[in-house]
Amino acid sequence: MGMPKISAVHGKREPEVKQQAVLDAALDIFAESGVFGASMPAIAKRAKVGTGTIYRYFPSKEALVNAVYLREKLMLRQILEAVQAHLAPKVAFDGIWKRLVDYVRRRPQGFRFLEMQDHLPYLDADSRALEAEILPGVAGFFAGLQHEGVVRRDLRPDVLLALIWGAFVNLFKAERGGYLRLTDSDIAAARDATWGMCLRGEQP
Amino acid sequence: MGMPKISAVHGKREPEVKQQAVLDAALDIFAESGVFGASMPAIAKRAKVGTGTIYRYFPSKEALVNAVYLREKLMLRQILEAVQAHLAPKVAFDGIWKRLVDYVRRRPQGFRFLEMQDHLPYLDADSRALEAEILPGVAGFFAGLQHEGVVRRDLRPDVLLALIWGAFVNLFKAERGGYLRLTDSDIAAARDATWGMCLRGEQP
Amino acid sequence: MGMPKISAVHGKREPEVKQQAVLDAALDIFAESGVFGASMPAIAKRAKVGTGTIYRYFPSKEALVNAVYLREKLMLRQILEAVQAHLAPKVAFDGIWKRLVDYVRRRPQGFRFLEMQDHLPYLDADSRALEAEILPGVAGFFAGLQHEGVVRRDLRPDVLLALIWGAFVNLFKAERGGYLRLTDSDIAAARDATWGMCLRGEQP
Amino acid sequence: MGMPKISAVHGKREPEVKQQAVLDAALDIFAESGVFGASMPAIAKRAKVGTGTIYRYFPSKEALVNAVYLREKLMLRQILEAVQAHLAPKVAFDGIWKRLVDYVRRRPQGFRFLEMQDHLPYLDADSRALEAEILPGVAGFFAGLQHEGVVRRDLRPDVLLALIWGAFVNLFKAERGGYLRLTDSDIAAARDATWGMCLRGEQP
DNA sequence: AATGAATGAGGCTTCATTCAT
DNA sequence: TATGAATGAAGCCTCATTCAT
Repeated sequence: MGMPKISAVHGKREPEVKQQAVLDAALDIFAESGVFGASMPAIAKRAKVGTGTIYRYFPSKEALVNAVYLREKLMLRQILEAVQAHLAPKVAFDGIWKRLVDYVRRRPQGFRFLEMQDHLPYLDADSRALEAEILPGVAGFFAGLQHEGVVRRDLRPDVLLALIWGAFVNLFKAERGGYLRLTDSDIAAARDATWGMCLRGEQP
Repeated sequence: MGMPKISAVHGKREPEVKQQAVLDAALDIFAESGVFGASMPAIAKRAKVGTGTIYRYFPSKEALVNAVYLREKLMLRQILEAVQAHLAPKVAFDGIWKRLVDYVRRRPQGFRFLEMQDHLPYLDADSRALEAEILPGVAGFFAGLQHEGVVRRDLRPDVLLALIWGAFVNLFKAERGGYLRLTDSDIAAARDATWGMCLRGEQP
Repeated sequence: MGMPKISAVHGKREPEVKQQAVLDAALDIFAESGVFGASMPAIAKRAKVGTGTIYRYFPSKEALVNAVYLREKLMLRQILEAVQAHLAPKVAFDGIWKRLVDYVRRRPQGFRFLEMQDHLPYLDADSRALEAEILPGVAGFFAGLQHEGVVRRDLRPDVLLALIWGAFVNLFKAERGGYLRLTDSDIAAARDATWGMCLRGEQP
Repeated sequence: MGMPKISAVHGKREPEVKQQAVLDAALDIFAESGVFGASMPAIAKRAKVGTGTIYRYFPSKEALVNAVYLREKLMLRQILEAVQAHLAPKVAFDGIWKRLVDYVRRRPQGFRFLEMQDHLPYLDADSRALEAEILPGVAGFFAGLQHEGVVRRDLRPDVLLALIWGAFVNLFKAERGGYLRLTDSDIAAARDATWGMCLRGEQP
């Protein structure tokens, strides 16, 4: 008599499914109420699991925060690593920009979670390492463009990247905060203006 | 040479002294650990007062957060309101930039406190009103430059402002996070690149 | 002979057990130290639960006080509502008196809690409503006796009730305070004397 | 040059005056908010003295509560001791009753303070001793009347006294609580009914 | 002696974490 | 393995008391 599927018959979800449910619920609540404002029982309820179940997958709230953080940051890394450097510079730039905008639109909570800074006190060494690891990749793209003379050379690539990233993030943070409503053409214009930071500046 | 003794004669150290000590300590700890991570006893200890003393000056933690917030935000308003619009555009822009950099250098904790967003759940109506009141002033400066044809017109001033502000903030956030070391010439180059966002872009 | 095992099978000791333990412990400590003098940790300790457990059943100290109050006051209402008005007046009166004495003997802390007045600042609308609802019923009994000419008519029923109730309460308050030892015949005599307040007075 | 009156010129009140001011303020606030609800700074403010000044006259809040208690209880003792036993019994009873009513009307806060029970946890040995000492005096009056055959003999005097006192107190407590409005004739009728407790009961 | 600012112990409450079922 | 009731440490805040002026 075959029995390996009883648990499936009973409807028990696979462990990974529960783990994802917890991550999703945590992200939602972190984005809504902040990391400090999110209680473990509230996360459990949203994930439709018992409070104790969370601790089967994550040893502490800190670990859960870091897991959520890593998941989002890894998505960002994927996006940023996919630079198509063989294309024309502006086209490649527009490509990254578009992928980032897609991410913001598809995962608003993920973006908001990263944009809020209240997870910082929770981040462990691994998370900080990932944070530090992402930027160099993209910086290389700009370094290449500087070498080609497309991008202004008076700016180190990591500084330029900090400016671009800050501009991008704050654009959508302002939208979320209710200070802006962004149309598609606003976003396109913002993209072009941001690209303007890269160009050799002919100051009037 | 007689020092003015009035305050000494009066005895009772002026209350403002302790109040400022509390505000300073709170700012320090908020910047270090976030608003949620800062306990009132820890703030009191840093301020070298008893816990109860804080409540003589601020009726609650929320009130203290708002007081810290208003103090910093008013400094920012002063800086941003001092746009010298009669000067050549780039000179005026450089002026604001310089004043902002001075602020960041003089009050790194204040800047960090504002940049972290975990105070948002604490802000009261007054604080939100001030927040909403600051940006329009600066946006007007860019609107004027657009009118004069100096600044690109495909971007609403508030969108442009969001980009510039984000670039500026993230530049120093990256430095604080240890991702960058900024020399004066880095900062100057960043300033010029940021100005590049304002210019009509002739995309190559 | 099988004992019903349902509750044991169910495991999780019924929540009512802990809730009652908290109510009982709270009543004890309220009666001993007054409501203000009772700390939540002390109540938890007496109930042999963790402090936090109280808050699973009662959202605040105020709610706990009201729950204790309602439980006792409802017992009193049951007693007072059971007037057997069809009996001879003195027999009916003796009946209520006996039931009240039984209550005082069975639940001395409950009686003392109600007799102390320091719970008043905690009472919510529901509790006040119950308080206001109890007296009219008993007052009606005396009003009926006045109509029949059994009870003196120079006294409004609610005034008479206040006198009787005060006499009864203080009798046992004095015992609790150690000013009196009450035998059964003392209590019977007190009952008859109190009934004397109801009678037409022929003053010598 | 005479100088002993300088302090009077300066308007400084005599120490006793301040002490009385504190007692009066404390009584007011105790009666309004309960003993636990009264903070020492609030009492000081009402008394128009500095907080520290209270501690010059009373070593602690407990001591202050006891002082207030003793002052009121001593007034009550004066009233109750002034039984004019040589008069006709009912006239003597009416006399005490009237003096008590006068006290309630003249010092409503004092009466309310005593009637509220939240000072009990504060009372020290002296206060408890005074409490125990007052009643016997009045009990003697009733014992005499029993001996004369005026008052029912099936009741020990101290039990009778407990009933009378409870009736009296609750009459005015009910008024204060808003359950009753008392006219002069209500009070006279209540007095006569209470006297009815003393009479030999001929139960119908 | 008088003041009131300062103090810190202690109370109420929340919530991350544990554990019996 | 999953649950959620139970726990108690820790946070915010009050207020009796002290003490510098």
